[in-house]
Amino acid sequence: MNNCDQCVVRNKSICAALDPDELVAINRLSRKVSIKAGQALIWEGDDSLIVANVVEGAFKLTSSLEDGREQIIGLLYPSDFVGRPFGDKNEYSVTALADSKVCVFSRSDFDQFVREHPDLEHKLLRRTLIELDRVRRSMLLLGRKTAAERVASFLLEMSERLADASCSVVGGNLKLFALPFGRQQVADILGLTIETVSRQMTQLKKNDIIALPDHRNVQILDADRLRNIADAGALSVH
Amino acid sequence: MNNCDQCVVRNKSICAALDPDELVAINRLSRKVSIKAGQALIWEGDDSLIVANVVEGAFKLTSSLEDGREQIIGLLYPSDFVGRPFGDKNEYSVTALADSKVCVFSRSDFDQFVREHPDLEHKLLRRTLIELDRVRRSMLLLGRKTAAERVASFLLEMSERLADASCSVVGGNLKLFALPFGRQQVADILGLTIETVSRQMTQLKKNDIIALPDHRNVQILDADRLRNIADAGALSVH
DNA sequence: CGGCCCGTTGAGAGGATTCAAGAGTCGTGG
DNA sequence: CCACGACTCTTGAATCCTCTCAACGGGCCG
Repeated sequence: MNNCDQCVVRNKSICAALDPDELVAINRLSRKVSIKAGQALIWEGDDSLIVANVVEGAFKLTSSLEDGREQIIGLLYPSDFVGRPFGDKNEYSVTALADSKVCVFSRSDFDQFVREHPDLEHKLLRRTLIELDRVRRSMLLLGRKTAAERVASFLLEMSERLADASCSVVGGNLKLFALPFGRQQVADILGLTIETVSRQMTQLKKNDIIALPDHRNVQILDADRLRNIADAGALSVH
Repeated sequence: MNNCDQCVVRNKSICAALDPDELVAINRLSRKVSIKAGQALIWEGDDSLIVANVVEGAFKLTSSLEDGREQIIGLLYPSDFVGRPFGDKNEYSVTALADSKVCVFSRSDFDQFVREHPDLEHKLLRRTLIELDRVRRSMLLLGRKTAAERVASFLLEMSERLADASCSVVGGNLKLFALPFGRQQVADILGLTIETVSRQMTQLKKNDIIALPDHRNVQILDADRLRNIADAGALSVH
């Protein structure tokens, strides 16, 4: 049991569809759970017994092969919805990237509650459609883009997703942001090896397209050229 | 305007959620449209003005780069739903692979109708969730699998999807099926070139894992070994 | 200071692509 | 029914890109 009134993602999660009465009802179905960095919330192949809202932290959604090759197929941040409603298997693992908190429901409870609350189901549908668009976009990246294009696309997407405070330091468009994870995970997102990611980043740095104050921070110096590379790979060095 | 009663996908499409009265109502919103093979129904980047149900034929869903590289991000068959409800842009193209028929709605009409019919919205949600699972599975394929693994995975998936009549000819597990498209499109699905697909198919044939009566038909001779290759790539010859 | 983790860099190998040519298939028309 | 052309698929050789393996560098913490 929980207190939705004070929930930090109250207005951004799918729960925003609910009025106070309904909130009390769903309150009774949920419990807040803390997950340490590196710990899994859901395992690939397991029965789908729970769903959840991310309250705090970050998660990766992964699918892997027996020999250890891993592909990150999604990232989850506060207010995102986790799990597979209306299905009996989880086709992927969900693992905390940082110490996190989630608001957990039993899947059967949740499924039933959703069916009784069309507005909630509508929110869920919208989110699912957005996620589907996002995932499909990454199919083009994984299937057809070169390493240089993948890294450039990734940096642009991250800079947009993290487009909040810290930006526009000096004159104007100098976007600075901190990657919430290391090179290996970037590689797992882009379907590359860690070495290739590293080489591509260095390349971009050498061409003054980005700056790397440290390993986690990235500053986009020339967004136009970066966009050029992302969409065609044509790096026109003087 | 249309006649849903006689619709061949009446019971398999999302319309199955509707009772006779509702069917009359949605009837008024739809019109049946014929599309010739190769013709596009929706263009990548266009405003999302229509959605539809596939009634007959087949479609590919594609995303591409300016230089012509193309990735197939989905396939649609009769009873499948097409288009992007509750969003203003189509992020991909939809093109007929064969002469086809679709039942088209204006997106705004459809959006509104769906919101008024929770059962329909529920069907749509379920479909979207299933599609999301499918697309995520292919992210692992595109990001991490080798050419051999991709082709093997593809053949297994197609054999399951087309697992109907014609099967089990002789003793037992000899699955025979016809690919509904040519090598180039297989390549566009798997994120490979046509030559690589061809070479991998030949390789499988040489190892007596599949037979290729002609270019469109495939017969799986040794499903176990094919599954082995699909998941690990370890091809144990002789 | 030294070990550990993570990221970078280098050299070499391997796999997929590219470019080019040849083989097979299909439909058309003589 | 066969011949022809167009198109698709296959095969080959060379190139290119990414991966693999290995060593090095740098920051962080004990």
